Amino acid sequence: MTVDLVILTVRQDRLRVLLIERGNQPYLGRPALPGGFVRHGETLDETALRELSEETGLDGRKLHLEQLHVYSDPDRDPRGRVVTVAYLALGPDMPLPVAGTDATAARWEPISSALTDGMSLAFDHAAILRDGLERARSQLEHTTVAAAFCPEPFTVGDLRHIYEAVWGFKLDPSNFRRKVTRTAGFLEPTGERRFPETGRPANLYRRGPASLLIPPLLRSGEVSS
Amino acid sequence: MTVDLVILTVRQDRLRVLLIERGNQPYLGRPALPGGFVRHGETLDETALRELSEETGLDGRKLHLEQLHVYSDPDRDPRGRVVTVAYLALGPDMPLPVAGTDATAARWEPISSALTDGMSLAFDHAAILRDGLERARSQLEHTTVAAAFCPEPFTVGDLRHIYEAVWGFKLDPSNFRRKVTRTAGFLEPTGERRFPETGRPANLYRRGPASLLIPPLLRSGEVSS
DNA sequence: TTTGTTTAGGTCCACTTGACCATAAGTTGT
DNA sequence: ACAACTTATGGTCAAGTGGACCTAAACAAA
Repeated sequence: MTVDLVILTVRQDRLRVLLIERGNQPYLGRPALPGGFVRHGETLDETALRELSEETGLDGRKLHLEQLHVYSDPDRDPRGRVVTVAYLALGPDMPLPVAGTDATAARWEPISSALTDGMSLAFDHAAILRDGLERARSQLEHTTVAAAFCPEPFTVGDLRHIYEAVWGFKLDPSNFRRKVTRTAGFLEPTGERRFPETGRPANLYRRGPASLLIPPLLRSGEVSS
Repeated sequence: MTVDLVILTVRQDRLRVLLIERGNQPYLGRPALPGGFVRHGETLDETALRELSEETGLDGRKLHLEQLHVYSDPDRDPRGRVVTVAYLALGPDMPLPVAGTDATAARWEPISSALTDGMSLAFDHAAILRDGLERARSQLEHTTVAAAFCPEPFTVGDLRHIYEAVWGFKLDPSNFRRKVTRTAGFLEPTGERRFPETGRPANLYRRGPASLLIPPLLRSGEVSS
C-alpha cells in the first residue's frame, strides 16, 4: 500500500506539478509523482506528510492536503498488488526541492506538458494527475483554497492569477475583485500596500477564516484570451 | 484492507442507512456498516459490488456508487492494522435485505437514530456514517444524484421528498419545481401521470442525462418545519 | 507632462431565487 | 351534485448576483 502525491503550485503564472525521476525499477528514469510505501503504524496522512518532507523537502504543514482517490487496479503495478491512495497538495511557490532517496531528480513541471502524450508518466500516474487537476479546479469554485497557493501577504491580483493559472483562462479583474472582497472571511486586509514595478499599488491581504465559498465562483463565465 | 459501505435510501419519507448486526468478533452483536475484506485480484469497486450483493442481496448496478474516504488509524480495528475504504451508495427503496454470512440481521435504520449516542456503532463506523451523510447532502446541491433515490417513473413531489428527507427540512414546492424542471437534462417527461389517493395527479418523469446541477441548488434557503 | 499599466470601484441589465399567491385537478365525504 | 380537502402547477414581485463594460486612481518610466 502506497501514497502518491499530486503537489500543485503556481510558478511564473503557470500551474505546475512536482514530478520526480524514478531512481528504481520499475519505470527506472521515467517521470512520476512522488510517493512511497505506508509504514507500520502510520496513518495515511502521516505517510503523505513524511513523503512530502523526505522526497521533496517541503513542510506539509504549510500546504493544503486532502485525500483524492484510491487506485486499486490489480495490474497497475508490475511488481504485484499495490493499492495507492492519492493525495492532493496545494501550496505557494516553494524553493526547488532536493532529490530524495528514491528519486534522482525533482522538478516543477507545467501541467500542460506533464499531461501531453509524450511525457508518459510511470504507472497510472497520468490518470491520477488528471483527477487531481480536476479536483483542484473544482475546489477553486466552492472553497477558498486558492489562497493556499499564495504566499502571505498577497493581493487580489495575485489571487486572480492563481485562478487563471489553474483554470486556464482569464477572468474579469473587476468582477473577480467584487466577488472575493464581498465574500466574508475570504480576505483579511493587512492595511499595507505593495508597490510593483508597474501599475497602481495594490492592497495586501491575509487568508481569512472562511473555507467555503457561498455562493460558489463558477467556471462558466470564462473570458476570451 | 476492507471496504465498508454507507448505503442510503429514503423509505417512508425518512433517510435510512443499511446496518447489519455483527455476527463475529470483535464487536459481536453490535450494529455496523456492511463491508468485508478485499479479495486477491479484486479492484475496490468490485469488492464494493460483491459485498453489496453478498451481505444485502442488492444489485449494485442499479445504485449510485462512489468512493467516500479512506480510514487508516492504526487503532481503528482491535484485530490489528486494517485500512478501510468507505463507499457511498445511494438507491431507491429496496426490498428488505436478507442476512448474509457475517451478519445476523440487516435493517434500514433511520439516520437520526443511527447517529444517536446510544447506538454506538462498531469500529469508527459512526464517523464514517457522518462523513457519508455530509457527502450525500453536499452531492444533492451540485449533482442530480437525488434521482437515484427514486424508482422510475417518479414525480417532482417524489424528488422533493428526497431532498427534504436527506437535508432534514422542507422546501418550497413551487420554487423546487421551477428549479428542477428548468434544469436541462435533469428530468425527462414520460407523458404519463400518477393518480394518488389524494390531490391533483402529477406528471411522471424519468432520470435525464445530466449529472451536474448548474447553477447548484443550495441548502441555504431552508424553510421552517 | 505624458504615457502605460494595474488597481479600485461604479453602472447597467439579464437572470436566479426566495416569498407568496392563485388556480387546477383529482379524491372523499355529505 | 356539491363542498371540502389535498397536492400539483404556474405566476408575480422584489432582492440579490453575475457578466459586460466603463471610469478614475495611483504609481513608474519616458
